[in-house]
Amino acid sequence: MKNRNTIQKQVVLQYLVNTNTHPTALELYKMIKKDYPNIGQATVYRNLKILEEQNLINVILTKNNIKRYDGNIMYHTHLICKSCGRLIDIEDCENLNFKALEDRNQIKITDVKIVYEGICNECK
Amino acid sequence: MKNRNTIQKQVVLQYLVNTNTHPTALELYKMIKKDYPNIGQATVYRNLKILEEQNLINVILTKNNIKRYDGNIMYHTHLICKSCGRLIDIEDCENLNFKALEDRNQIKITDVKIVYEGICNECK
DNA sequence: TTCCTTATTGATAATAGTTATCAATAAAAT
DNA sequence: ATTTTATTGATAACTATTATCAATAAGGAA
Repeated sequence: MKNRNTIQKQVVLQYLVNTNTHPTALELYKMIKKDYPNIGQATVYRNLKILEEQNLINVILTKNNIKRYDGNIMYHTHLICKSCGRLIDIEDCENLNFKALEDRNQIKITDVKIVYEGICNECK
Repeated sequence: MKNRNTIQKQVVLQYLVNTNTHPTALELYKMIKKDYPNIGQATVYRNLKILEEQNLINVILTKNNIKRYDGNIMYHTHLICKSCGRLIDIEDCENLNFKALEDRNQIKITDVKIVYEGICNECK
């Protein structure tokens, strides 16, 4: 009976998948609020947390301790632009060699987050 | 006259360089407090922020929105162990090809943070 | 050294992102 | 239709970090 399929949960996921701006929880709440005025802020935070735990969405951590969310769970990396502050998707050129890292460090790797810092194509 | 060389600033950097546990600001404050009982919590937070801006220390962002600090500014990556929760240094096998990424995405890269998630060698 | 300017400190209040609480609601099994 | 209980929405609480400000001390000038 756990993990009920509420419309709120569906909406949070749907709105996140249909944007590429990597919104914060509050930004996403405001977007949804326009179409679903009754939705609560805590509900958005709660469902983002749940969706993340279920690996249905991605989280990117930023320096000001604000989480940004990404509905695209295909592996990719991000750039934080020091000029405009936006968080932007990067087209990767190669994948990391997990196997070599695991052997060398005697660890098990299940995931990796890569965030570049620099200047985006629009600001350059 | 800006950026005065206070003993508090020296101590914060020194204590951070001399540990490999990637402490939080609060943890570092408690460590320092034992030897310097008069130091203020805000002073530690403040100097960590300044030292980071001067690229004299590194910051690693964690999922619970707590910053962890690293006195080692040589390029290296980290693993967050899902079992013990510790943040551990990784011995890298190869470097990323910044040039290829910059050309492909029409961006300028100045820095990169890589955080692996998995199981550390002690927990494995 | 001594004086002077002002950046920095330490204590505390304020801020802000996120989580916990809880009565009301609604999903889904019976 | 009824029952159970996970989830919602409103709000309070929590917590990492930053801002405020009088007191202090770093570092330059005399």
